[in-house]
Amino acid sequence: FTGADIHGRWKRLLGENVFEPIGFDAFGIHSENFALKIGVHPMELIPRSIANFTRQLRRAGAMYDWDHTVDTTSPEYYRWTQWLFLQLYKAGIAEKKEAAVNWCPSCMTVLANEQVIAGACERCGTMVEQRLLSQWFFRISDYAQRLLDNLEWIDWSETTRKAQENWIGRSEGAEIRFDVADHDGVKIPVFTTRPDTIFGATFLVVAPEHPAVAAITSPAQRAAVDAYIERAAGMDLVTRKKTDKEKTGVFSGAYAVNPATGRNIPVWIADYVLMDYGTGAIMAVPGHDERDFEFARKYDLEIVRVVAAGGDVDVSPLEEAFTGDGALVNSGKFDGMSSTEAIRAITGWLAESGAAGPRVNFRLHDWCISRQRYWGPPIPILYCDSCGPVPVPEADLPVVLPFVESYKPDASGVSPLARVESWYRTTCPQCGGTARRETDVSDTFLDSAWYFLRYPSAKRDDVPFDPALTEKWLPVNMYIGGEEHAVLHLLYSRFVTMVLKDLGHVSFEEPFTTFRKHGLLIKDGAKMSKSRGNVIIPDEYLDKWGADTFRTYLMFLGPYQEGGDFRDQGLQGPFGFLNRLWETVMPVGELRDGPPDPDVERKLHQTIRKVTEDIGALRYNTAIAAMMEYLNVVRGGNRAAARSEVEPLVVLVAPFAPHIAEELWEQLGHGGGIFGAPGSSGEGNWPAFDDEKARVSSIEFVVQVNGKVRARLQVAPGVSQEYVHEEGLRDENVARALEGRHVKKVIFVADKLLNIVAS
RNA sequence: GCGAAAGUGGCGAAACUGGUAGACGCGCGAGACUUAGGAUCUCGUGAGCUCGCUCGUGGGGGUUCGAGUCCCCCCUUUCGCACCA
Repeated sequence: FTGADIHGRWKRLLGENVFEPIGFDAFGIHSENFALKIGVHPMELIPRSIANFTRQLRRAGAMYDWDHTVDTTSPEYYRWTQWLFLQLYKAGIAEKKEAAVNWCPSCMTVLANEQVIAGACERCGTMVEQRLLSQWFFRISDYAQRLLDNLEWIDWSETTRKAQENWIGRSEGAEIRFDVADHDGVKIPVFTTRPDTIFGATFLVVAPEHPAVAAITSPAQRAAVDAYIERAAGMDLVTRKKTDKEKTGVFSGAYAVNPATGRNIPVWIADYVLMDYGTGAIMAVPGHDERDFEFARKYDLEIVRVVAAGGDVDVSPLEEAFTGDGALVNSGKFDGMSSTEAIRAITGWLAESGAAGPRVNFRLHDWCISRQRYWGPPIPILYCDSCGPVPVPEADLPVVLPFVESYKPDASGVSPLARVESWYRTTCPQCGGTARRETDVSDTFLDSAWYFLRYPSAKRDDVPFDPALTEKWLPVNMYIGGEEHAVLHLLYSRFVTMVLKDLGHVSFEEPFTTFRKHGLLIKDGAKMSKSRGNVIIPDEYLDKWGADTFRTYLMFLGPYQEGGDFRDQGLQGPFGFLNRLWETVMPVGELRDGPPDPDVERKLHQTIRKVTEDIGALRYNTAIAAMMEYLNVVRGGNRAAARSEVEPLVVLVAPFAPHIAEELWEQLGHGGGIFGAPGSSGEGNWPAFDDEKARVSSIEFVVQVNGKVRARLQVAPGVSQEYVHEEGLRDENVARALEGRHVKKVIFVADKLLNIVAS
């Protein structure tokens, strides 16, 4: 957070009114698991942790607005998280559905797809299984195209935008509907990005969970199919999704009609086709898809080439799948057409008979927000015996999470709250009959998907966010966060903001106009993380070096946006720098009055320019290096420093080392504080630079012979080619290098170099 | 496999659109002040040698008067995703 604070403090010094809030999002599996591990109830543990974090953040000298903090675990906050759920519910964006979900057998809860890392639970690393549960989902996939489109114009780190783009996973293609032979009315739609290869579709593959399976399976194949499905269902998602696993499948006994060729092709069932992507069924084109090829080889299915590689009309049998583009062959009237042309032409042709249509598919799945755990905001829904699901009236919010002594989850698949009858038994607000509360809580990512809206209105208990305050402060101008939020938090926040815009609650649809990621700290050759245990304890460093040195070092150790290597020894540099700064300015009485020394003044303006540009671009490490250089110039030579030389430096250093800067500022006789009064906007203390004064009177000019440096000349800027050429030839090294050669060419780069090309 | 980023001294790292490689700092060496120094200050510090040059930015090619920077091929590392049809 130090880098964000430096940016905020800098803006304040520029005279801007800066709102820099901080808050605590302590709901969720992570906190709950930790509470279970150390045996302290989260309701006791979380306030303790928040108090400790607050103490550390204050010590580190961040200028947060402590009057506007949020704590997502407090009823005053989650009341509005529940309100948000109700808005989505009323808009039809929240819906309950039965679905195969990712189940972590260790955490005993459902995980969003985004929380499953390579098949394992993001939190505990346990392999995730699939389970069929009734869950609340947000229809984020309805927003996929907008979430993708806006990435074009929001000012975000490129890598983060790319990550979101990949996660949304748009792919363009066609939906082709296959009739099943001898099963009137049964159609199997497939999604494909390669409709041009339809003539090569020699079989169909459907996922084991595909709804058509039961209807089309032939009596003869029934037993084999049932066995296969049972095996697939029992398999955990990891094993199932392993790409290097040998493909397995079973013939359904049914045939589909290829709408292009009119031929009957077998329908197979295989678990390499996933129910949750596309339509859960594919047309297999073994000639031009590696997975289909492998499958066809194994089960001895027909492989037809329909795309010729290269320019030749190649109809040779395939030894491996050819997945590139080429000219169509064995494709009737489309022979000779290029793949790209054929995609449009064939889709159009099939559309005439109603067998196909263009389709865009997204990888993004709906967001499952139900968690069968204790430590989260209860989902504000009641189930009435006669009315069915009923939203809790907004006036009755919050639905307070009760204190439960034993909140440990079990394998039942229901929340620990389902064990608290006194809590979940209630009456229906519509009919007064008996009702039961929803006993699942919501995903922590929902808490953090709207917290930025809450900050300005944190003191308001009548609205989730005040329209005027929201209009004044949002969207967030500068959001700095870790790359770990690239798809989860950032995508959900964008989605929630879009929904709120559509529902008329806010006027903007992107919450963070600028996002910059910060890098990770490396310690002892690995990234610093709690799980590795190679974290540092800030208190120890604050004790030993002080907040100013600690902050400055963190920004100096490497490029902010890439992170860097945290080494204890490295603190010495910034420590020495700040000490020398202190000694140069103090005692103030010995400072010289009057204008800066001309050489120092030039360096000063160069430094102000560099530091200003660097901080704006988050290049903190080079900004600090520039200040060090300047201080070395001020201290160089046998002369007392002038007040006019050091005073601007005190301001430049202030975002990094606010305590020393504030103290020196006061010692220099200024009142009111270096950063100005909080909330004020107007003239800041940041020094202005003068390009004229930064201009150098003499530069080092390089004379090369055949690209090698032979002489360096001190010249005035704007020097002519003739002059440096003449002076260069006078240099003995240049003369020696040119001996016995004749000059072919001379390259002149103004104020930089002269290259004499000779052979 | 796909996507993203990166490989520069003993170390952390600089180098804007191709134009003096190694700024700044750590560490190290020498010296000063010191009873002492893990304090402070000054100077030095990429490698090699015949002391003027030669070689040096993961490896190999190329473009160019000139390449850390651009192009092609390869190697390595990190991160994200992964049977996405």
